[in-house]
Amino acid sequence: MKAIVDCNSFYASCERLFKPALNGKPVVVLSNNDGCIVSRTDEAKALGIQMAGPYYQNKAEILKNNVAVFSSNYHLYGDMSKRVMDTLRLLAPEVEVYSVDESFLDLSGIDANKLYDYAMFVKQTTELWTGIPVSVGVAPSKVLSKVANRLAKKDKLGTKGVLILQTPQQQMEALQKTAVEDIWGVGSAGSKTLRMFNINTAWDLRNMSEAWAGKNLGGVVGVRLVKELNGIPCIEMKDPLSKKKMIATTRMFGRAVFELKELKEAVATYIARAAEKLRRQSGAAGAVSIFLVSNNYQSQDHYAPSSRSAYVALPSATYLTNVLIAYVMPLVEALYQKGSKYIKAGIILTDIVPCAMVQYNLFETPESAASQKLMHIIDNVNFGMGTDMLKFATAGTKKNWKMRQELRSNRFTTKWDELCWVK
DNA sequence: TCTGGGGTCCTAGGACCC
DNA sequence: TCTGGGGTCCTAGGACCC
Repeated sequence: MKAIVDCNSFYASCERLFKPALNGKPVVVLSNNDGCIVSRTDEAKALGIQMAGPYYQNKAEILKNNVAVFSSNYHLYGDMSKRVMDTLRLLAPEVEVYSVDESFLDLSGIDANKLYDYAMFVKQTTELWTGIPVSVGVAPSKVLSKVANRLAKKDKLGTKGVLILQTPQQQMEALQKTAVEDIWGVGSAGSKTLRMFNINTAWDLRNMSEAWAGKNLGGVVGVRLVKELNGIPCIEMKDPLSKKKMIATTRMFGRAVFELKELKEAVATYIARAAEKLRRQSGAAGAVSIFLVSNNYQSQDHYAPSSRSAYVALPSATYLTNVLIAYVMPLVEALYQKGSKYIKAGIILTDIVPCAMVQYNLFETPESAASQKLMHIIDNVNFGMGTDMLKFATAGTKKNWKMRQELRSNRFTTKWDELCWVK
């Protein structure tokens, strides 16, 4: 059996943790640049505030109902996430961190009669140790455990936040209550197809043949989905040591950017951030892509950004920020069009290899000891003293283009000068 | 005026090989 | 009038996830 432990309204719950007065009150958290709503408590959902809805469109409703609003505070959420995952790793034999607020647990070793008690113990311990409320779904496959989790979360009173789908009867009832749109792995395209065939619930889909799914639901992906719904596990636990194959840093600007200099500053800053992530997994990138997004249309409802991108394959893979910057700056210059109004930029590191395995060519020398040491120092200082304490000059110092975060709470758990005071 | 950011996996089709 | 049969590798783009 597998379990999925999912934090309830994770970002909003983190905010509430340090402002207990908000318990029982509606809270929402915004995406970068205060653009969209990305986390809502139950009270906010009840007001009809939609997930991923633009903030400015919901502003009236938010003001009217006295909803607490926060900009995203990734220092806080990252640290709280780590605490939740560390807790789970102490409680379960095998943990796969699936996202910032969810983990799969492998429960193969747990006695079938004790699954409920065990899941409840995991839930209560996590909540006690971290203060973050979670829901637990347990079933033979990952897809079914997600079904269980969703129902546990929806009906908190009925399930007490824990639902086990063990018997065929339990599975049938749960699948009948689940619309095809709500199945993990069925998106907008898939659900449209399914509805067209008059397949409306997860139970309907479970009863389709694998051959049908293979033909109509995206080949092997569809076959796997039907199997998983039937309780036949096909999506295995992922190796916790596996590394990322791609590392991206992309951002909307806080305000439109017109100057090449500022564009280069932004891109250099993103490269520094991505290279940091790269070094954290002891990797080296063999290629970099960059893209610039402009929006030159003035008309109001004409949100039609256009994107230009470029790619450079490096002579040998590297994790040195300065080397990456040097290769990418000419690309920014080549893509830049004077007069364009830039709203976003991003860089993507690909062809990532473990840095111990970098293949140098005849004319390249391995990263010098001095450069390696420099990266080490930069990472250590920035980690200990705060992001961007040390950086390359290309990244600029003013950062007028930086994203808006007007409503960010304190980094209560990661900054000495922002700690929570208890009187 | 204002619509996020970071990933994975799969497929189709082209280029190329013998 | 007639023009093989397999493979592999790469890339772009779609779909999906949180």
